Amino acid sequence: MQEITHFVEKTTNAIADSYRLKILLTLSQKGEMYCGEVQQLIGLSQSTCSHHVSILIESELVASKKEGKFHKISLNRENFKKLSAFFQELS
Amino acid sequence: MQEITHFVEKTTNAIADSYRLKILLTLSQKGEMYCGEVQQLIGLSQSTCSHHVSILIESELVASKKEGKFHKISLNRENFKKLSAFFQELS
DNA sequence: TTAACGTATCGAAAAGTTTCGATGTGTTAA
DNA sequence: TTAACACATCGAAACTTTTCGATACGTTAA
Repeated sequence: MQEITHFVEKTTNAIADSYRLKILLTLSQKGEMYCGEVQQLIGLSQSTCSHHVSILIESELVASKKEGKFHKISLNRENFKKLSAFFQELS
Repeated sequence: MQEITHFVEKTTNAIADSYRLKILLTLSQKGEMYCGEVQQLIGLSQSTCSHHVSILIESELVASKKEGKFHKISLNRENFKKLSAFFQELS
């Protein structure tokens, strides 16, 4: 119980921002993105994009894989399933 | 699309706080609560509890009904269903 | 009608978040 | 080996959220 509430708190906090939600929705469509594309998408500075991406990674809603000098990110769909199930229980 | 992302942003923001999540989970178990019971539950000042409850009400995850001088709150389970469905799409 | 009670609102302090430009780190292409 | 590139980290400014005590508002019991 402790564990799931911590998970929900961390993930909802990560989702509750219009830029980060936009990143998640775009990842859902495109499957994966490089951090540079995130910058194109949300139109903020590089350091701010990096900050938003790192919040998504720390929340474990997004996974990142290093490919040389690029970092490719993608959705961790298992954790969306977990979130969906949690809210289903409340419904 | 615009509408659902606004809904998700507003609701996840409301959920992303340990006190408010505790209120939601307790409402799920008990069905309903008076605001005074919320104060007992989370152990913060009356004005702070009122603030947290009003964020939950504004997010429409919680409904409130006036009963004389009491305010009874309960979950708006339809909106949890909506949230659950949204995350299922991402999973 | 007044006192007491439950809740909301206000104003301010403290804490947390978002954003940026500058700089650091690791990788690759020349 | 160096220059250029992708991304991370730092420090600071601006903004937002959380929290409180004080006070206001609406309801009910005396």
